[in-house]
Amino acid sequence: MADAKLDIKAIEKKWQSYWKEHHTFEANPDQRKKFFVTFPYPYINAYQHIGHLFTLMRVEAFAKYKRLQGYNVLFPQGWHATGSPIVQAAKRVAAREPKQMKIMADMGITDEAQLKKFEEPQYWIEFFAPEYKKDYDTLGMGIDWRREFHTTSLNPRYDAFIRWQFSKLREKGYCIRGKFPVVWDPKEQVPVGDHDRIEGEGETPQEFTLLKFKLGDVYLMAATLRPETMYGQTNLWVNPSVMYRKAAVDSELWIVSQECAEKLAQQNHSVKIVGEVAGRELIGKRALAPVVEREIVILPASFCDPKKGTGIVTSVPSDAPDDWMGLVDLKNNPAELAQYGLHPSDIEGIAIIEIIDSQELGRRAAIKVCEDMGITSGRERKKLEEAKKLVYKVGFYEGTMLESCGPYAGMKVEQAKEAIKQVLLKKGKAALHYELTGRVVSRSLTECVVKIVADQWFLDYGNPEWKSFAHKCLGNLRLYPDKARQQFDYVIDWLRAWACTRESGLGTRLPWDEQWLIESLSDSTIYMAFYTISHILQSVPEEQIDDALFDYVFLKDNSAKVACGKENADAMRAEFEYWYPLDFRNSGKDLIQNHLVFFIFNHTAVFPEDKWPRGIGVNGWVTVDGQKMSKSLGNMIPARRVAADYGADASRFTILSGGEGMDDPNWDSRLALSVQGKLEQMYLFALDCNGRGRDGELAIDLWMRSELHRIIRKVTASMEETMFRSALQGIFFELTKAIRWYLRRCAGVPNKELISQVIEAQLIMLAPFTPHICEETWHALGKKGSILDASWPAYVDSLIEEKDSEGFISTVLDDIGQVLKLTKIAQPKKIMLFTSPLWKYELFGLLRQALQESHSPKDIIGRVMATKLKRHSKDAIKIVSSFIRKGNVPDTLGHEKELEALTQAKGFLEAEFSAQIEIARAEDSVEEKAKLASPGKPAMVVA
RNA sequence: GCGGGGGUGGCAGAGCCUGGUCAAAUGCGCUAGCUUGAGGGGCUAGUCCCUUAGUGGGUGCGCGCGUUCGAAUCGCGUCCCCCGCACCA
Repeated sequence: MADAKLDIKAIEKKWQSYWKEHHTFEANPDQRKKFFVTFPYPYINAYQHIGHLFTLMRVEAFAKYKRLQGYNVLFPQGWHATGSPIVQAAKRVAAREPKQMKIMADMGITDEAQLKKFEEPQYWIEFFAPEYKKDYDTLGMGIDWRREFHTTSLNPRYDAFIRWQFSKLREKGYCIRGKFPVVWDPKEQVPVGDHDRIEGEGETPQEFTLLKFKLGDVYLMAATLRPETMYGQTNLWVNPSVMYRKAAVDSELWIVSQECAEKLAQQNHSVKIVGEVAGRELIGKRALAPVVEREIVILPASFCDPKKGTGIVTSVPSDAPDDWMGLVDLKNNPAELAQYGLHPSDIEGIAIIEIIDSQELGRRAAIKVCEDMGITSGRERKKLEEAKKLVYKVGFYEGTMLESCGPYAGMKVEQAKEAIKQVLLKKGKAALHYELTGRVVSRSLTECVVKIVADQWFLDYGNPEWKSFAHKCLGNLRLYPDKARQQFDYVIDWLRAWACTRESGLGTRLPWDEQWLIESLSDSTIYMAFYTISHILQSVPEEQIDDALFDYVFLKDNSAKVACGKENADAMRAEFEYWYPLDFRNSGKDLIQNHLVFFIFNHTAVFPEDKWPRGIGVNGWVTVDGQKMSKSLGNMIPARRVAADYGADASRFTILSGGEGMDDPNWDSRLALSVQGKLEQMYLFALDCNGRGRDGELAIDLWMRSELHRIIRKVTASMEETMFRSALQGIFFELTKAIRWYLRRCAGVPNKELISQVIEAQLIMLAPFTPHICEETWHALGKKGSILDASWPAYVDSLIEEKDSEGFISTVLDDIGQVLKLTKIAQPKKIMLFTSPLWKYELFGLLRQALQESHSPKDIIGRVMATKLKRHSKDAIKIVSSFIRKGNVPDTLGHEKELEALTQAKGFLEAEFSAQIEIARAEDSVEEKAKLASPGKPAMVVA
């Protein structure tokens, strides 16, 4: 075999140019069935890393597979620039902020002149889009670049498309206006996302209900997360050492903590401090509880935190462990009570009010849990936290409101909460207030607050009608893997109105309210449709692109007056009608909860049902050599490095064999290293073996053909499910193994036609994975045209043998080897093989059947003894008992076939061991060992 | 906390739905022999423990309990890991 080293880099380049010159991946509508795939356009604010490639490669491999199956495949690609990261980064570059400078330096951008350019957001797009494109090309991605585009108003054509989309959404009533609590940086005056925080990732606004307790001419405001427990209130808690504020809030006088007053001001209230009230002065007074209209006493509690809520808490001892312990503590502390002129009897006199039946926790869940957990004082904070969680969990999800709760009696707590809250608000007896679940500090080092944005635009994903369309769409599309379906359904149900506009960043302005920019997840939901026309649209003057044009093209609205000329418009409509709907879109599983579900929702809103998406794939997060990829570990692998270090084909191979389904795929650099050699080996083998061999047909040829078809069948099924790892397993490893065995069995002289078929099939099936080396081999074999235009191999079920006769020969081969090893016979002269005595085949058959009906030893042995096998009872019982224990009997070829197989393999075995082989039936031999033979396991004597 | 997905041999990863043929595919790594040969090459064999003329036995698929003649596979409980939980791309 020639040991010519292949120049991988040159081969890759060669075929990449070939594809480009031949416009291989430029897809146009024609008579064929089509397949349209997309990979979500990446956000281009940095070089991409290997993680992108895993998601991308699934699209790419699927595209090439479908192409080989005869589909007209469209795989376009665009770039995302919407939102604030690029703008922010540009600003930081302009400020030469050290941290940002480090990021730039890590990307190899240090040149002052170039940095200057990066101060301009647009330059990021100009710079990174081509870089991404280069990476994709270097890896041999089959993308139709004519349709490339980027987002935001920096691309007026896309901008027009998004404006059209939003006009449609608004027409349908899905784009609505409302208020919205956001995490807000009061210094920078911007909303602060998770990634813009120094502290407090994951903290979110939490909704408190502020209950208004009338006390003279003012309202004492108590904050609660559980308005449904209102009927169980027995007292109020204030912190005696806190100086509360009397504030004019809107048109009322409220008593709240100083901190609360400040927050209220941020949340659309007019707040004016008009006085102070010391906590201790309030104690002992009575205030009128809203709606229940009952006067309750105000008691001291140190756990009232002025930073949380209003600093005043309403007490529900039946269902709040803190409150219960607060009462217990007070009772045990007459001295403290005395300070406020109270007596322990005042506390004793407080009657617990049962309001919720918490199933196993009873009607006084808080008290029961405190007792169960042995909590004796309010100081046991940790235990109390736990108790609180437990009480809430059981009470909220399993509890029912009791008769004490008036109109809510019998209602599920889950429902009562919302109902009671609404009534309180409607009657003006409560207000809503938002507070962060924890401290959040923005990058500008400012502590963040909750702000209510008033004129916010939303996409109304909570709309039940819209939800039902989304469910319908989901129900009719294919998911790869289907496991993800539950998650999708869940998200569709759970999604509420989504704030779809922003005040700053890059993007498209809302057509009817231009102060707002459409945010990045909302301008990327139906853009796949834009790919179908983008290359044509490029030649249409901007001013001729309007809603009418899109109505004409996408909605077949013939009454729409198109400005750009009918010919162009019709061409675009034809493209859209041909390519849409989208057949496969793949992304990381993290995008299920937003992007992918938005994608479904928006399609159902804008397009008719026959244009709704047909397939969605999701995959996991990449690990590198088993470790999670992260900046801190320093194991982020830039996309471009893999192609450079390992070669495009080896990288693609490694990526797709890294994992499948929703599991996290792994990048195994050792595998990447070893793949290149294997691919070269395959190339050399193909050249060496193609057309080599004999004409006549041997038994082993049937086996090889069977294996080939079996593997094609398996691989095809895997490819259909985007199970690329399994497919690769079959195409590369299993088939290669079969070929090796085949060549070994036929002494290196295969059937000419068959071996060529095998080589060709393997090459074609491998082409979606490693297209460069496959093209190279394809052409070296003298084939014409791109391998990507070849046909995916077909399989014929009838050619696939059910029983693997070669498994038997390979067992025999192994066994002989074992015996030789154990006996330390290096070079045997003669090897005698004996097929099993016939009665054992009979016994096996009988046993197999008997075991299907019974597992009772007595029964089975009885059955055996009832036949003429009784003659062999001594040996038979041994065999029978061993198989009863194992539970089943191996399915063997049968005596005739075994003997035939051995006879046919005689020459092979002789060659393998350079020894004389004799084959006989056990019955015909006097050798003691011959008797040991059993079905599937011939006995042997070596000498 | 809520929803989803997982925990298999040195590593990666099949198997689990449809219980037995599973000491558990395949690959990587490692070991040995062969290619008559030096450095990402190929082929063959081995790679849980003990034992052995190809065998037999033990341990074993996060942990515990259970169902069953029989469980990596089914049920219950428990621990752990990953993803998402929103205005962030």
